[in-house]
Amino acid sequence: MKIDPNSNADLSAQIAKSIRDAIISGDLIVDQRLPSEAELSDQFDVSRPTVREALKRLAAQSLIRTQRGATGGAFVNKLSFEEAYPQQITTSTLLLSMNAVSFETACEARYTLERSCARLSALRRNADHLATMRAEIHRQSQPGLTDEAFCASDVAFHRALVDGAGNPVLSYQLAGAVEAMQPLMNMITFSARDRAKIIELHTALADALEAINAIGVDTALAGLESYTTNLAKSVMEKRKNKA
Amino acid sequence: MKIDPNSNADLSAQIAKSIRDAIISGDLIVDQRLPSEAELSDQFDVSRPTVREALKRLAAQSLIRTQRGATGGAFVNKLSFEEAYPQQITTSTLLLSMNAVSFETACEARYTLERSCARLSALRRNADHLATMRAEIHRQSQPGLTDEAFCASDVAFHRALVDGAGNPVLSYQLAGAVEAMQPLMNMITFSARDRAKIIELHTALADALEAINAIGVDTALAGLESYTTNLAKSVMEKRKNKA
DNA sequence: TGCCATTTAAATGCCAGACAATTAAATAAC
DNA sequence: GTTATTTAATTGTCTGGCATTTAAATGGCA
Repeated sequence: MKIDPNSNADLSAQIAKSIRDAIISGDLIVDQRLPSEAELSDQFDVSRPTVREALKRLAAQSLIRTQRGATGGAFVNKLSFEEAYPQQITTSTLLLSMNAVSFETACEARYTLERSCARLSALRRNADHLATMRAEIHRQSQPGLTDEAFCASDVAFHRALVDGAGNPVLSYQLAGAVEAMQPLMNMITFSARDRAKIIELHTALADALEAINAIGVDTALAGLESYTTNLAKSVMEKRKNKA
Repeated sequence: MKIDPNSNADLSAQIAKSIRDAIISGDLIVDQRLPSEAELSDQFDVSRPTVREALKRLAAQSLIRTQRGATGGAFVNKLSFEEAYPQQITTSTLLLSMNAVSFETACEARYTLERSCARLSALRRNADHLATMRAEIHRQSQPGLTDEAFCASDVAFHRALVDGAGNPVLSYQLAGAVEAMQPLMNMITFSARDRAKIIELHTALADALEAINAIGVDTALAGLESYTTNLAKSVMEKRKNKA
């Protein structure tokens, strides 16, 4: 392997890309051990610190893991959905906060994606999914609940709905959209009245899901979306008037 | 800032996490300059190489960018959708290839998500989106087209459909699902007859979109999904019999 | 004063060499 | 044969240094 020292990219970035490409193309397979840092620095004709910087880049993307010791080294990591979730959520959260995405746009995306799972979830959800949703509804109706806890429960409720579709790819994609919304949702503090309305809609949703009524689920989600959007609009309006 | 040297995590990982958290929480804002590597190594009480490894981790996630020279340094990067796309696609691709996700599961997720955009796209698509889709259909009907080029055109066609919804968050989420499918789609080589059928469905889709007919778009997408799934099934069957 | 060339300083990029810590395998002791 | 010890390989970290890049400060000149 050779690296172009005249490129304007960092050596460590080039090396990381080279190894990343090898992983994507299948030249390096899961659990395969990469050459040691010393060997890599020989192969790429760079120093060990530079190789290490490249490896850290890959580790940051969960593409490799490292082990110390005699039989240690860097190994191609099997990227699991569980591992990918937090990264997906972090990225989505930062995208929303850094790009001044309007609440409406984010909300629309979230509910559009979620409604797309409704049909599948109505068909496939099992007792566990329903139980989780009922439990979260119950939690949401507790009086002393903080806004943060209410929102967290809301996320858990919707995650159960999405997971009910029984498609890990869908769950993964939705996780970013749903969880990344939470900071935005936290900006809207819910009054007891609002909470009651949301719980009502959640209950309708769970009922429809239990009855394998895809249209009912869709209707409930549409109701949630319009309610949330309007709520946000009025909160923004009030803040504007105050200022 | 202080780091626990007794933690089992790498120092560079801890430092990266510390800075990442500061970015996520808003303590560090976009375009803000981080302390120099020398200053950071003082603050965290570690050596410069260790700080550098931490910064490379953050750079790999596009959270920072670095500049050389007198006024250089590491700056908090404004994560753009354009920048996030390729990472999202890479991650999705690896997730599919490393977790033995069945073609059916991936296909279902892809079309489920895509159909969720159909309604919005029918309402909001502009002339550009339609023109792109028509152009891609035309390209797909060219005789000498390789399978790879056909699939790439397919991706471009569907991207235009999704972008038609005019919601960047949706487009971002869908990019992973649609593009990550391409390697799997490439495994199904299309005969001329299959291509004709796909082009027919694409045309129906574009027609429905032009007519602001959301139901028609949904029907066409459902048709595409079942056709693709059946095609994959028969291809797999043939391969099995051969072996 | 105003403009251009030069110097300087600050910062990242990269390297060499070393030592510490960890881990599994080889070896030795019993 | 089992346990304790040694050894070797590997990553983790540090020190110190030099190269390169870049903007600002400086100086020369008209």
